[in-house]
Amino acid sequence: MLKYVLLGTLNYSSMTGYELKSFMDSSTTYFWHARLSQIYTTLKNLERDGLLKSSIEPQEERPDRRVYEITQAGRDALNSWLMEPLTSIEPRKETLLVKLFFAGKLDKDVLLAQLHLQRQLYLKELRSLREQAKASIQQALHRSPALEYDAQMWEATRRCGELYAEMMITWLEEIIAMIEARNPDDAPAKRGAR
Amino acid sequence: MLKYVLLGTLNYSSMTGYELKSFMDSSTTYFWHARLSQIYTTLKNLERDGLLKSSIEPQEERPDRRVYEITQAGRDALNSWLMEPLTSIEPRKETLLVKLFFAGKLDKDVLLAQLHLQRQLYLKELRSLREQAKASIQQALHRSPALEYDAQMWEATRRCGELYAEMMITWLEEIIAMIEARNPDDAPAKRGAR
DNA sequence: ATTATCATGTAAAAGGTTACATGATTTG
DNA sequence: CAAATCATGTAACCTTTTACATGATAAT
Repeated sequence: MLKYVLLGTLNYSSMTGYELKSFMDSSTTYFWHARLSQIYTTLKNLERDGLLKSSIEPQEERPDRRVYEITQAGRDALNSWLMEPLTSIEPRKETLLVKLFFAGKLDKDVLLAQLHLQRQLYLKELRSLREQAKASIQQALHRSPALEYDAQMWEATRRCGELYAEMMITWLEEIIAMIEARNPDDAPAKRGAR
Repeated sequence: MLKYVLLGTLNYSSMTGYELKSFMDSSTTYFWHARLSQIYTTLKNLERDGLLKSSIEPQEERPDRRVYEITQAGRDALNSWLMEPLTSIEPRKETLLVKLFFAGKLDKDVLLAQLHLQRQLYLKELRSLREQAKASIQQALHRSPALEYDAQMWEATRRCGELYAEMMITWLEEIIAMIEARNPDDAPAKRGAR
């Protein structure tokens, strides 16, 4: 999958591994991320398979830049992947839900603290999606007005991230309320009265 | 992470690898899944590390059952993991969004077909979460009424899956409408008039 | 002074998938 | 008669993470 993120990005313009990393960090990070080390090894494999080619731009005082460019074979591989439908939904992997599922015996306050923290983190993510992410799409479209439909797709993925964060916040508030409603008789203990 | 799903499940009752797989398929599958082969190797590693122990129940006509049981060390590892907070949000990995992000130049009808298919799949998942998943939690609680808080947590994870599926359906309908609204002048081409 | 940015990679380990190997019994 | 269920595992492979290795320049 990282393979197609790299092909798709290099289909817009040639870049180094380092630039691909920062591009991903500012755009795909809400639905796909990768470490630099993985990007470098995947680029090497894609070049070996003929989907990319690279050239060296010498530099002084810092490592030479290796700029990757997509080949025709790369464009073909990308397009045929984009055309084939996904016939199942992506299985989720949510560590938070694993914890929660087994947290029936966990201390109420320990659990609530964890849920409040997650809520804070999703609020922060939501702000970032509504501000930075939105602005950077507008900026990119402004630079290349021909990419109108592309920008529409970027906005759609941003919007999915936004709805997701909103959903998680709603859900967290729902279960925080549910857990707070447990054992109303125990509440005075919080005041240190016993 | 699979490690903690196995410890958490075996903390309810001892089971074989095969039974753990079917338990996961009927309960954690909306937020964590694994193949049998991975379950078997992970169980072996957990036993090597002293968090589980196994015993053989001989059977005729089919392979002996290897039943795993959690140890005190296993319970301790589970509890200390449950207590420690998650300090960041889970990075998502959504193949569908990767496709969409790079689909700006993709044929409108090819794209719409893919989005309609995904919508169908999420509708099916939503039905399953509202029917099977809900019923199986009620059933488990009925068998062991002492697990009231546990059942509350199971319901919370089910509910998250439900909200997620609803959100994805909303989002898919939103972008389907957006793409259908593209280029209204091209619509007559569909009738084969040109 | 420390941190961020630019810039490259390799190696080992962990996590996860796919394929292989076996085989009786039950259900549709 | 085919598929699902029960029941175990191993081996090869792919993906991803973590750690190692280097080092100048610019910003805070």
